[in-house]
Amino acid sequence: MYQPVPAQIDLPAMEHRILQLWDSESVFKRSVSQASGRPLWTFYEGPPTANGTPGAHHVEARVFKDIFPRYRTMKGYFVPRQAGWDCHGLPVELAVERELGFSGKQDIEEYGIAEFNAKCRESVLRHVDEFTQMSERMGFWVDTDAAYWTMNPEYIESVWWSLKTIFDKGLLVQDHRVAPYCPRCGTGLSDHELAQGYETVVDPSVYVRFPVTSGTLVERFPGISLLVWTTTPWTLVSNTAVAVKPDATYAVVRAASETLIVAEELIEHVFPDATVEILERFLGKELERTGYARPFELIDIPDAHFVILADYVTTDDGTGLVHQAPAFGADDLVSCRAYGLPVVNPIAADGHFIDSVPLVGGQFFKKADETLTQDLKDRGLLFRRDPYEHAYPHCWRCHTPLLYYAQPSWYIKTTAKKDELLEQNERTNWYPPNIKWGRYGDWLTNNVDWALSRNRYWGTPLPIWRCPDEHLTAIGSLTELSELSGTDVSAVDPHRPYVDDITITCPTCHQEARRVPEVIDCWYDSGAMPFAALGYPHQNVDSFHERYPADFICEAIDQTRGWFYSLMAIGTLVFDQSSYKNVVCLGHILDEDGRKMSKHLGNVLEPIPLMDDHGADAVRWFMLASGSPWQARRVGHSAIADVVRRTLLTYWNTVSFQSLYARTAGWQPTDGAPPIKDRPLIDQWLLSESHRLARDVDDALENFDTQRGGRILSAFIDDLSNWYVRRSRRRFWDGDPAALATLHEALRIVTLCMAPYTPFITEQVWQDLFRSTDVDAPESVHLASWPAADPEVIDPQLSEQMALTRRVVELGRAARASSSVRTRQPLGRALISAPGWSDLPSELVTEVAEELNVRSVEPLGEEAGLVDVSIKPNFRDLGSRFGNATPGIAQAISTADPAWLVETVRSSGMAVLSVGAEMVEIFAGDIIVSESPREGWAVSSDSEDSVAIDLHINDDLKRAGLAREIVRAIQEGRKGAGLEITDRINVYWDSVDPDIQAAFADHGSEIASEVLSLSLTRKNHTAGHEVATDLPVTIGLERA
RNA sequence: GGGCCUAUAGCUCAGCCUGGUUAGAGCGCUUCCCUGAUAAGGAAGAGGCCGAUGGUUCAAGUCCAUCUAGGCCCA
Repeated sequence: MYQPVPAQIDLPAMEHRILQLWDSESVFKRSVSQASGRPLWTFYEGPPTANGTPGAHHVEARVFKDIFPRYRTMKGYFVPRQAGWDCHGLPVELAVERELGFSGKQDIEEYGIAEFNAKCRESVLRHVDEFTQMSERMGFWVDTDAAYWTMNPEYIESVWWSLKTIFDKGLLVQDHRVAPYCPRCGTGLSDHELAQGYETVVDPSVYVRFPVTSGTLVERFPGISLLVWTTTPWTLVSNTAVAVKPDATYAVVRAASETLIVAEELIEHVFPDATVEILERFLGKELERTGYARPFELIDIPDAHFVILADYVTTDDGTGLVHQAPAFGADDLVSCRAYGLPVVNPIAADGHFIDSVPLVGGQFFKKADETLTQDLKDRGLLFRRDPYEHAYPHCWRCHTPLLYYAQPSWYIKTTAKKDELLEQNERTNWYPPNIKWGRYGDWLTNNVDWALSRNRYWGTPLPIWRCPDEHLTAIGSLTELSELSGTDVSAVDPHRPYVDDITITCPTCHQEARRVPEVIDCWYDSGAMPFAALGYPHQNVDSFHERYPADFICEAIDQTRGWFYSLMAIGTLVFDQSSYKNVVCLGHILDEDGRKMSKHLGNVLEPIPLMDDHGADAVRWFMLASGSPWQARRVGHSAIADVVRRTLLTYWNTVSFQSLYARTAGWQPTDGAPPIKDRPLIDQWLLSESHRLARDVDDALENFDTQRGGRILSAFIDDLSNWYVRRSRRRFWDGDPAALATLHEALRIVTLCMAPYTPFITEQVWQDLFRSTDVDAPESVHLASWPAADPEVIDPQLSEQMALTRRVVELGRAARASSSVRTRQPLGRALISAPGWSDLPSELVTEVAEELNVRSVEPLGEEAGLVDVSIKPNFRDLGSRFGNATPGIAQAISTADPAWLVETVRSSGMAVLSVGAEMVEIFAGDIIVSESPREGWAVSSDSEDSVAIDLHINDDLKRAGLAREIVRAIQEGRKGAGLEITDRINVYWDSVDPDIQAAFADHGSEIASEVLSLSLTRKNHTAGHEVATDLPVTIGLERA
């Protein structure tokens, strides 16, 4: 027997009970373990940074990370799901720094690296807990007991092994390069970190005169200056050279009595108002080695200050003469090196000018812009100064403006593997596909070497030891380290500072080697998870090879340059193969007004309260099926409440309905039912739709399209509830086994199909309807298999015919509504004109009659003499036959006599029209016919179908209508008296109205059986419950 | 400056791949209907130059080009 299913449900409360059920029955564990030995489907969990509290965007990604493994499990795959935590890195360090009130690396060093890292570890543990709670609450099934932690020694050892592998391939090198550098954090940043932190700022853009001091120009144009443009005045202190484009045209111009050199193309840009006289033109290369007086004489830069040539210079912006400070620009460094110019850097590692520099000593680099610009102005060197708005890189964590800074750093030479990376990308399926060639492909095409090292503390130490002779030794495990150090260090925490104390004997020269000071980019940690999560190759060698590469990963779009890249890059570098085959890339979540969610704006949706308000299922459904997952989406309470109302409650109500009437009838699913072919057509239709559902949702999820699957599911639920149940209510009241068995089966299929989307409500339904009635049923819906779609049951013709039936009903309802006759009033007949109507099975015609409350439904034939025929050309058909002659023929069809044309086509299969000089044959497919009655009918039509209803009411119909009114009033009375639907009653009535009396006389037994009355007695009875009615009748009822 | 995405009803979004003459849904609003699934359901109404321009085509919301605006990413 079914469990009773209340019509009202508190979804969040139900979900909490289901969570307990899953917990006590270990359902997740069993769903995985019962599949062991089946084909493997691999999912890699991208580890969230265990820093800060989880937000709505984490829910989004985790819903997608959950649905596909659940779906694949139902499809018979073994889908292990190992959780993971990204423990290292600047985010964690910064959070701890904030907690401790630190303002930089100096504070950390004084505090002690060991103590600081211990605090970082604590912070990680704290935040992981919050993620675990959220994941559980939302029904994200992932194995947190076996989680990988990037700070665990075994994990670090695996990372070391991979770095050693890369080192041995000659792809891990130290180099002196200009790289983005955060002066507050005191470390360089990789390109993908840089990508996170562009902010729009206004900087001064200055045009500065550099007086020419040598060459022929100064002889001919005394007082001539180079006009140089820069948006970073602070780098002018380090000016070393001026670069020009060798093949661009430059001009000597006279403006307002001074003589300047600028690129010809930029004259208008530089002198928008002034009249300018061009004195001479020449190519940039002629300026080479022209000497000039530098803007500041604050630091010593020997053998410098002349014009150099560089191809990267453009004449798009500025003056075409580019100031060179090789310590602060990657391009500058390359061009200046070519001329043997020195690299002089007056900025200390903390971003301040070193104290010994006059004028700006001790100032933060950005702050010096003001001082320096003023000084240039005072000395008459400043030509112009404009505010310049542009995107400038900032530290993605602490928002300090970055500087490009020449410093030694470790690089992975990913550029050497660029072709392999592009090829791996070719083999990867991206959802949505445009990412592959667009955003991600672009990024790979413009690949630069991976700046791997960080001058920080809480991270995987770079496993390279260096001796005084600069021999480098890469270490791949603690065992290896023990061997080379001569002591057993296998139990040592491989973090700083402990690992720093371990020295080894250099294998090359036998001197003492010490570890280099750097730790690595935490993106490398997470990208190493395919093997490091298993401790490969030190353990789990077989399972690693089985599980590599992943069938599926999923994150939001910000990971294109983050995890998606680090995974693919490391996989390609270490194993010559990317680590994933399919990747789902989600759009971002925005607030209701389309803004990013941020603490700053106060528009953050807290996941747990959100789920406790609406239920996790509603939030999940929203994420999976509302709008496009690839697109940025707005999420808010009303959108989620809508999911509850429209989808979840409709589904639930259908379940409740089934439970109510099956229990009332004492029906059991094991009772047996007539074979499908012997059931009413509407049952066959529902089963056909159910199997089609199983097939189509399967197809959608197979293609990672949760939105399409969701649309199909909602449409099915709507059909189920608002057509099948609506049309079949009476059969349920009567306990018809065919109806109960049909709805049981339909609910079984939709519950299974929906289980990966909304695991809670489907579990509740599974327990109430299926587990309780079948001892062999899996104990949880999530231990069940995907429903097999039987092609034999799917009947496309029946679907088509039911669609026509519903279309006609819709028109009929509109026709009725347009008249003043109430729907409860039965009417005599409806006439239908629609293509395919004549082939409609009589059972479906009956559905129409009942739904429209008419005695008979007949085809609208022209012989009735009350029909207007109109026709329209069918362009789709005509277009393919006649091409550019279509409009003329369409015109001829429109102006032909409709009655004649339709009659001719119907009787002889075609008609001939003259179009200009041509005779054209018109067939039935070329025209769209609509028929409608002329007078005295309620009519409604769309393009091809029309329904007309006879509004004439005779005495018979009138009494039937009254009987319906009476039934309705008594039912209302039953409800008002608080009776159960199965309670039997006695009814007493009295009336002086002859129509009412006639209604009781003609329809008495019908009324009695409708309202479960044992008797209908004509007497004024006031003892029972009085029934309220507008009719001229008094009615009372009492429980029998 | 480059790449990608988006632009359809007051709001949130389908439809565009594969072109067809009445462009849909939900929410909200107005009116009406139904009623033992009822805090549901149904019908009607108001509300659309489908971002702009040009092109291809017999025919463009749909295909192409250019532009505009917004977003994301990168320089």
